[in-house]
Amino acid sequence: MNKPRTKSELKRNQILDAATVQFTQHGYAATSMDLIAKLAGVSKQTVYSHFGNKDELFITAISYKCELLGVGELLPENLGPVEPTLTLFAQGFFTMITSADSMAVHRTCAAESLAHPHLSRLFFEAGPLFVIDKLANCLAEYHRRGELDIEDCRLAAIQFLAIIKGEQWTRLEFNIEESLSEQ
Amino acid sequence: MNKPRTKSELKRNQILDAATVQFTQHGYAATSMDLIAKLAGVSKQTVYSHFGNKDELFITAISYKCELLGVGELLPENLGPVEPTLTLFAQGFFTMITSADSMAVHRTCAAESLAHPHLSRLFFEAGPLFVIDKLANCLAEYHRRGELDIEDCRLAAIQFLAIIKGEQWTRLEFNIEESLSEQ
DNA sequence: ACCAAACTAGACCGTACAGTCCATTTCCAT
DNA sequence: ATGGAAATGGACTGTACGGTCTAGTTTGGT
Repeated sequence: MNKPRTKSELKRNQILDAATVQFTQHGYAATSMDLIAKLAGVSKQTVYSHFGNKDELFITAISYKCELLGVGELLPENLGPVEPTLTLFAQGFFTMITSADSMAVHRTCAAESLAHPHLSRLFFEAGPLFVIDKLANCLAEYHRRGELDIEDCRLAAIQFLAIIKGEQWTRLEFNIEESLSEQ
Repeated sequence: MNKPRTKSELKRNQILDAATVQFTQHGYAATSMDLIAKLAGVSKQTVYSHFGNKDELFITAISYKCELLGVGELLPENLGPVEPTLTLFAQGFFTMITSADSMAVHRTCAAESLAHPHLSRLFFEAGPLFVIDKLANCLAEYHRRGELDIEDCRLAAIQFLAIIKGEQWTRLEFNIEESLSEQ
């Protein structure tokens, strides 16, 4: 969270926080502006003066959350030896995509992909696509070094990520299990 | 669709059809009972006399759709040679999970997994879990025959399916692309 | 100290929704 | 043909929502 300099920005952040929680938890349609205002400890009018309407607030809130969930630091700049690096990445990636926050945003974006295609595209590019590209570049680097022998790095990256996700992620998507432990 | 013997059963099916389309297309909250009644060409009262309330109709409609999407026939009873059998299965599986209907149901169930855990579990068991088990059994059979060497058939099945799904499915989930062609 | 901008509480509007009620008509099995 | 069950449509209730309006209060820069 950035520095809320003025009191107005503070209110704005409160609204954004409350909205993010509600939208990701209950979806777009089931979330009311009255509730957001109440949870943010703010009058409804203030909500509307910061964000013109429900749609705008929704998009801003989800985009904001997508930023927070950013997966930039999952792979180091200077790549070390292949196996431990990829193992560590796999663990980090799995932990991140199975986090409650990540799951909630994913669900919401998927559910609204028809009504808010712009938003779901945003999520897709900041999430899955971003990671695929990053990993593909990483694999290409290893290939250049001669440490891995891969013809299609992008395809390899996709398959690697798909395997990490595996079944557990789907279980969580459907709220079947609470938590996980082993590898 | 079974035989709608009496006129009453016919009405019931009309309602179910309309409800399925609306719920999968627009989600639970954004679908109104009035609209379902209108689209089914039926009075609202009739809807309520067939299905007590919105929740019941929702669950019945989605369950019904899950049945229709059933993936029972993807693998033959008598397994042929390994490679063509699995290739054919992979094609069929991919076609099925990327169908508009399947995507829509998946999205809806995932979105409602918090509000309707029973329903999402139902989908999970009738869909992903069912396919995993079936494929795992199939792989085990090949293993027994000595045609494949797999230690953990279940894990292998999960990874195989994950790879087939790949990135394209996620693109569709977020409504990024319209259709596909190649293999 | 002043003033404009921001915030507040709450009333308010129009709409839409889930669900009920009822009087009338249609269906179907006997 | 008849009687009971099912279907009809439309009016109705109560609630909730998105969004606006207003009149008064607080805030923050100068």
